[in-house]
Amino acid sequence: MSSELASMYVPADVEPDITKLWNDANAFHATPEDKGVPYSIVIPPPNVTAALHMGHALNNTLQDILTRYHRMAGFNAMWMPGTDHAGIATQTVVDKRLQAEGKPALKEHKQMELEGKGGRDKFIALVQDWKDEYEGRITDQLKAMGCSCDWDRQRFTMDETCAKAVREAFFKLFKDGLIYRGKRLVNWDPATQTALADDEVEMRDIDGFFYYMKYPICDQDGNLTGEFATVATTRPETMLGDTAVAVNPDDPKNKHTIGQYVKLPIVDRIIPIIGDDYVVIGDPESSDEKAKFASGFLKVTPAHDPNDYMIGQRHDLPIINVMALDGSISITHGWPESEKPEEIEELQQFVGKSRDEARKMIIKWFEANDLFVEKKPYKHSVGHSYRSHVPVEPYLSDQWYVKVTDDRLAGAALNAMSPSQRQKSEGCVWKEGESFTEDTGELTFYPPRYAKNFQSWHENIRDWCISRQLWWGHRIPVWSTLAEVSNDPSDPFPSCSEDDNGESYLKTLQERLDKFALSINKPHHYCATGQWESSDFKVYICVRDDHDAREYFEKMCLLITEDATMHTPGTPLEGESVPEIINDKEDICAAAQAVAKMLHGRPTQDPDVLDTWFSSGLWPMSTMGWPEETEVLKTWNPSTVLCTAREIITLWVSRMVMFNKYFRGGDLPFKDVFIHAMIQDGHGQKMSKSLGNGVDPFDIIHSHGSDAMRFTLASMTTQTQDVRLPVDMVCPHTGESFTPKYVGDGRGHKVAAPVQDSPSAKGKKMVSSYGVASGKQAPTDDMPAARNTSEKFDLGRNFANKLWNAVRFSLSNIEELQGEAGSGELTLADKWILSRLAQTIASTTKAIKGYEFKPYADGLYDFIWRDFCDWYIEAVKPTIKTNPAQANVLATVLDTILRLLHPAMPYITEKLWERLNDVVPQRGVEGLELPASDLLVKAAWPIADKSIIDTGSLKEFDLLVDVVTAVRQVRTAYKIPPRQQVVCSIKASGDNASRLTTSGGLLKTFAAISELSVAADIAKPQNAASAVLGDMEVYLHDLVNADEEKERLTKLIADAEKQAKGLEGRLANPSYAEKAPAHLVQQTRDQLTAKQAELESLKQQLASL
RNA sequence: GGGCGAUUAGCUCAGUUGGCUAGAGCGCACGCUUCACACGCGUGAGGUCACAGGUUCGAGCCCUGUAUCGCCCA
Repeated sequence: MSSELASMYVPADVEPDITKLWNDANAFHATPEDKGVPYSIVIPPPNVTAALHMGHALNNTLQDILTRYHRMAGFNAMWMPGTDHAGIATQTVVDKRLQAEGKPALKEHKQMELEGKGGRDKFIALVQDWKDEYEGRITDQLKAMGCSCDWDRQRFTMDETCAKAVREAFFKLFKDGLIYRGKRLVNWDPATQTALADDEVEMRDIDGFFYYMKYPICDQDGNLTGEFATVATTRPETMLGDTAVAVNPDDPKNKHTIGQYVKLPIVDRIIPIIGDDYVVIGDPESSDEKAKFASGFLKVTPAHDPNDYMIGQRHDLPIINVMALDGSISITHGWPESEKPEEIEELQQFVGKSRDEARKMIIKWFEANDLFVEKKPYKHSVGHSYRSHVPVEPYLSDQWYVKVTDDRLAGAALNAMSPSQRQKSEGCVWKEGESFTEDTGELTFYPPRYAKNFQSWHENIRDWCISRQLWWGHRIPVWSTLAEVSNDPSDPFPSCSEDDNGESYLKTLQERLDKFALSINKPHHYCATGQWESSDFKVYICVRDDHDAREYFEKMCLLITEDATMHTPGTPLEGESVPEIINDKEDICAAAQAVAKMLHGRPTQDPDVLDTWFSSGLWPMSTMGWPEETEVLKTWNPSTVLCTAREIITLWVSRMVMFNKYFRGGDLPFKDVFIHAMIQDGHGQKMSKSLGNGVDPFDIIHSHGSDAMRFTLASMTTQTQDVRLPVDMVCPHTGESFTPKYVGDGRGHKVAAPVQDSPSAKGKKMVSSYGVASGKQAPTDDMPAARNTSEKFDLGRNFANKLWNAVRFSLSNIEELQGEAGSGELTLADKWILSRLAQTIASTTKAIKGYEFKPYADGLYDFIWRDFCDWYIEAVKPTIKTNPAQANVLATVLDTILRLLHPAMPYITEKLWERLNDVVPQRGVEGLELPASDLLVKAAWPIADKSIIDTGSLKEFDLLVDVVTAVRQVRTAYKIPPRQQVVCSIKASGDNASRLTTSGGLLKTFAAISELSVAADIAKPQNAASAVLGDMEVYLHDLVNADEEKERLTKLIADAEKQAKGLEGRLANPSYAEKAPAHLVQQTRDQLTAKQAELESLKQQLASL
């Protein structure tokens, strides 16, 4: 007996060895020169913010299945790994951790930066440390999961290779006029103090109020008329920045006030009442929520509300920002100095107060001054930062935008869609005409319904704000300064003029920049734009990715500003030696002087960084070396499929498509997009740290093994949107898992109660993940924290163990085989299992190709457990040791099973493959070639010839199974011990008789039958129990129990009658015979005949008792 | 408000162009220390396929509507 395999599969004993095996063989590495059709997947780079959760485990399991399958199937498969810097998220967690540890955090570093002490660099170094730690942990997790990534190619969105791509992309977009500077209301996060893109804002329903406040109406000079305008608002604190009150011109009750003014309480600003049809006419009876709550007067605060901003634009209203960057009331962030806000006495009490405090105080003030009318409860949705979760403040500021509302970007993304997945549309909001202008797209979504998301996102897209007021990220490569504005025509260097909007100035500047760039052998390295800001012309120069060129640019600017005298041509700048690339020193200096002279003051680099998605959007290119036209890029971009969850179809998929198409001559980043389910807990809630309902992949790998986790996840992957993973807890005292007690968290979530009782250790307690996360219960020595798990993973663990033992047992039998290899007859069982094997190869291959992971996993589960273990192994037990042909079949089946299962369960299959190679080096049958391979990871995917499928054997075996089952049922009913042999005779004729005669041996094995006779004329023996199968009767001799038999037969008769009735009913319907397909009608007739025969026979037997 | 999805056994889920008596895993019941596996073997109980209409010879599946839950977008 083969004792080299333990009697139970212990993943921890196997996984490290197998990992080493793969590493030593460099098995996951692919090169462009390798043979095979290129197949590639780029990993959705996990954020370095935190370790991977179960959603990542699912995501990466599926990618690995695809990668491993295609590698085996002969493709040149490459899976690109890497991580994402996740700007705002990472910066925030690091800041929080520093605060918690009482160390200098972001705020302190900002102060250091202001004092010129390098706070920015120091802080970035701290984030870098965090990144290194988590990148390591994430990589370890992926490796522990068995992910067959090409680790030699691992990237990080901020490493040098990726940074190069970001700079090149930015420069090209800038040069092509697709990046612009815009003053807009942005979504401002006062907590992290940065702008957010629209899709980083999550809407939440808030139970708030509508407040009704009276503004006294006056004339232009502020003389009160005695009337009041009652405005309705959900945000009273913004009233300090009101610059108008608006009324709908069609409002019969209030339109007469248009043209009058109000004196804004507290600040005494005289502001106009304007007419604008955006205003909803108030109607308390209306069923429309808005009309019901409207007062008819709308306070207009252009600086703090997007709709008000648009009204402000239409009516040319002043924009008064009344808040500081942290969201507190401020008179120094855009409040007009002419109003002398510091002298307005009533105002001072509000300055410095937070939005919430200010709101309460303003309401009090209105109440105290008899200007408050009422408040009404009102549920409305408020944008919150997806990161800090505080309400977003619409805030007017200058930001960089990508003009995605351009046919070259969003238009191209739409055209990328496969025509078969395009929906009818109402057109794009950002352009006239059709959404689609070409029909050659290839981008295909699986499942197809997600194509709609993609389409409507691009049809309704708005320009993309890409600047973030953060430190962690790619710094924006733009330098700005004020241009010299002069009207002196004798000046040899053109200065900027408002006459032509600065155009001639920019044109000359660009020419000189080009000349300068050329002089240092770096053509086209600078691109200048500019815009008027009041009386100044601000120049923006984008510097292309090139270290020397950028440094040189900075030095040049420094030189001119610090040394007013002309630099002597030919002298190296700043006393350094001139780089070798520079040909003509005189040229350089002349060009540098010319440029510098045009720039008024020293250009400084933009302090902001780029939105994380800017670099993520380049991922399929940057990881492969773009902008260099590398062999890797040429081979594997476009990649084959992107595997991701639906939440980032817009955030990420869209940007990759736009960028890849734009920068790579119309090539897609990937052809297919596979969207998989999101994992929820057992109550349908998202898994999250704060709810303590997450399951750590490492915990499952330790408790169940990597393969078990992977297989279970794959078998959970259906085509629906969400899957539930009921979460259990592991008792730290006993190690057993149990379902915890749940409580509400007060916000509508079900969470595990903070303290749980041990299910079996009496009196012992533990703290749940929720208890720890919520801070409601800190773990102690007596009351340790409990880990989460899920019993669903038992499915994979049990399956792995089953497979392990099936192979172990099979090999032990083959090992002892006597006789010549390959000789001997194939039995029914052999022909049957080969047929089933061939069918399984076909169905699982088809499933993987169609991204159908559950059918793939289930198909193998059923084949291995049911067909192979329950039937085939049992069938061959008596003969396997003496039949070499059968041994070859068994080895062939084992071989193929391991190949088929490898993508889902790589460790155990690789380990068993090793043993199989030792015991039976040669496998395969005619029609199923199985080329040898040292390593399973590199073995060929099996392909079976259809000729292997023997329908006769399939039928014959099915009959056997039916008879065995029938016998077993009778045995169970008579409580016959499993090992007790019985005598059996079967009345059967025709095909059935001959089939049962050939499979009689098997029948005896499966049903513990000592003597068996099959004939057409067998009479029912005395004291026999019987089973009826169509026109066959099975008798088990010497089982005397008339009562038991009566009961059984009566029940069987009832069942058969019910079924026969159903069939009769169907046939009795004349239109069934007329309209249903003939073969179905015939089938029904046959079934009825058989059922009637069965019924008849059952009745006879009952009567004979 | 618009869109997408879900609702099938106690639980988690399958059910591919409409056509067997609607399946699986877990759980449950009964019986098995059968010499691969108790992470196992055998047998069984358990479902008005959310609800109401409709199309059809025939509906878990197609159509219309309703309810509940979840997600995305305004």
